[in-house]
Amino acid sequence: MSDQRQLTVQGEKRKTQLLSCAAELFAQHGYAETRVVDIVERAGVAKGLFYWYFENKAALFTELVVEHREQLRRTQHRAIDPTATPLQQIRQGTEASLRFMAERAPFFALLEVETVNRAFANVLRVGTDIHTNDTRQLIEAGIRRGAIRDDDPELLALGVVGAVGYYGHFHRSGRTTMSIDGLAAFVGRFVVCSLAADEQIAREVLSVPTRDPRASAVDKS
Amino acid sequence: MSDQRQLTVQGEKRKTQLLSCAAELFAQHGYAETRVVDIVERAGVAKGLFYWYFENKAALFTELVVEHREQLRRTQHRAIDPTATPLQQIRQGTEASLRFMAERAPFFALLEVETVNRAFANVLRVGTDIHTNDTRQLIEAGIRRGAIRDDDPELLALGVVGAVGYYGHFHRSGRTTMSIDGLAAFVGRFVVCSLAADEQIAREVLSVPTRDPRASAVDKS
DNA sequence: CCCGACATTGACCGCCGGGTCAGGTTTTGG
DNA sequence: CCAAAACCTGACCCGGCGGTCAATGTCGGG
Repeated sequence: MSDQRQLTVQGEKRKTQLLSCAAELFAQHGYAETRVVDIVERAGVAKGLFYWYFENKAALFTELVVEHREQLRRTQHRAIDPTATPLQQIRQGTEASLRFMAERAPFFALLEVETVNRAFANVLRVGTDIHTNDTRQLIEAGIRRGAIRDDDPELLALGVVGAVGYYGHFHRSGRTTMSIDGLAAFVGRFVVCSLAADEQIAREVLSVPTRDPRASAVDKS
Repeated sequence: MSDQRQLTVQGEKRKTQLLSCAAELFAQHGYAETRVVDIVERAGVAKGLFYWYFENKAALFTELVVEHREQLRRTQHRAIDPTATPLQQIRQGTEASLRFMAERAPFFALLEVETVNRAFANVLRVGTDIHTNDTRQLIEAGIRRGAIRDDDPELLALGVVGAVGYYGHFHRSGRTTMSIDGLAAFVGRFVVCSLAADEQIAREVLSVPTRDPRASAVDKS
């Protein structure tokens, strides 16, 4: 496929069709597990035609990603009230993003760990499931004693596990250059703030320094 | 490879060696992009030997995952002071996990979106970068007017973006069965609580209902 | 010293899937 | 009406890679 090619109406239609067939299949089976043949078969055309519209499989995928990214951004902007306070705007954007991503769930699922290879989905999930369970129990205890705000314990637990996961990710991917100790301390504060029942409790908890386990790993094995 | 095989000391050593060579290569190039040949070459042995120790490539990967999962869990438990309050324990576990994952960064990077296919790393990242930037600006404004607690704006922004991403993920993967509207509202609360400068402000912000953009998408395009 | 289990080798197989291409049909515009 | 460009076909090519296997080496115990 050459760089600039004049598409007729029918051409545009075909291309869109291939795009959406691919999106469905990607969502269903993942990127790697979807063959070009599958895409063209679903569209009911011959394999060669695929390369009339796309450089290759990767180029098609990229087009899909870019398109969704633009849509998400438009949705966010539409949901934000420009006269509201910053915190309110963040909240609006957050909720709108969640909804948008849920509507396009199959596509966004594509961009994830567990779609990498469905075969590993279970193994990978067990890890966070355990972590979530532990955390949920702690949260329930905290709610009972009034230290943690009274919200869905399961969801709050997912928040903690999630925070660990993505701050770790951001660190690995170089999105933040902060030292790991600084980052760990920050995330500690972050989860405490998001869970604490009131600011008095948050302040109390945060006033106690946390020890680095590596420094005192002499006790119980 | 048969199910139960008696490994000699040397055998154990070889197996461990293959495991760690694989881990390095996986971390460097991703799972799919690492061939069995690469692994055995790095270990300096013949290809056939790989199948003496492992059923196949996937089995090796699974072993790696399980091993790290167990280590992580042990580390968490070691870091937690059983006499502390639940909230304090969560904080301790959170910090310990962050540190542990940072130490094994290359491995944990493996389990991620962007390792799916390095070729797409850039395309995928642009989306969250934009979102993070927008959010950081809002947060800076919020800090200036005292509505958002005075912490690193960049990191706080990553927290918001992260929350959107992983709550969306948990929803897609069926980890929570809550309706999307309920979930969106929850996450809205979650980010407000994690950012608000004090509980008074949080309460104020949360007292205003957020509109569903889909219901009023008539105004500005 | 020799048998059997563990350990190791590397050539070989077979399939799968991305990408090509020579050729045919339809549409467009001059 | 006719060329050129767009559109479409399906057989074919080919490299890569997971996995096999028969042969050989090594070592410990009886």
